[in-house]
Amino acid sequence: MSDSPGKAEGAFPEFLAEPADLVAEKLLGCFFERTIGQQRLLARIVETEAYDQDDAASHSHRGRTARNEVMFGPSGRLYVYFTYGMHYCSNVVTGEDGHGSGVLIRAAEPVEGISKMEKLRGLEGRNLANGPAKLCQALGIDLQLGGHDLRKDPLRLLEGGLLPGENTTRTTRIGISKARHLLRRHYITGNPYVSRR
DNA sequence: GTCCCGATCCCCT
DNA sequence: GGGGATCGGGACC
Repeated sequence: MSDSPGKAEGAFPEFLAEPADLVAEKLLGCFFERTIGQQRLLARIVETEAYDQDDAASHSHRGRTARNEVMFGPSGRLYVYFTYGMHYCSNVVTGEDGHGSGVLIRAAEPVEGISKMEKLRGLEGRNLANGPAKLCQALGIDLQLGGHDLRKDPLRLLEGGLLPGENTTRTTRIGISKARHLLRRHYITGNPYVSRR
């Protein structure tokens, strides 16, 4: 890649306590910085989905359980869940403490440590993190990082933004059966690392 | 306790 | 475009 994918500011985002829809949009262009041993992995978020307790499609909709507890806690933590018997997905917890909300990170553009991501995925090419479970696999995220504070190693969320000429849009979400009409999926228009469908 | 299904991905066709 | 893999949570008995 010769084009610059934007700069990681290094700062932790200040807006995570805002409602999930706002956060979902603002997280576009931000980064995950994952440290595995001596290896630094950097990925730029390009696709997100908002969920909260008033949303029938959300894990938090039916109230607190041991599984979704993290969603109800303070913003800035990671909610990881296991699904389909073999996949993990990551959410950034958002909103006020006590409100069950979060943003599913659906896709990211690999920026640094790409060969390590390829090893973790067991694949090469462009499909490293263009899906929520692929992204977790590429960054080595599983339930051990459930509840992790994203201000700290080994997984940090870093502020970032859109490049000149980039735009975002929102559509209905992917793979849900309830609340299908809500426009809570956000992505960077035309970005090749957004998931297909 | 039992049953059903899912915020998915990969491979084959 | 379709099916299989694989298992924890939640609904219901």
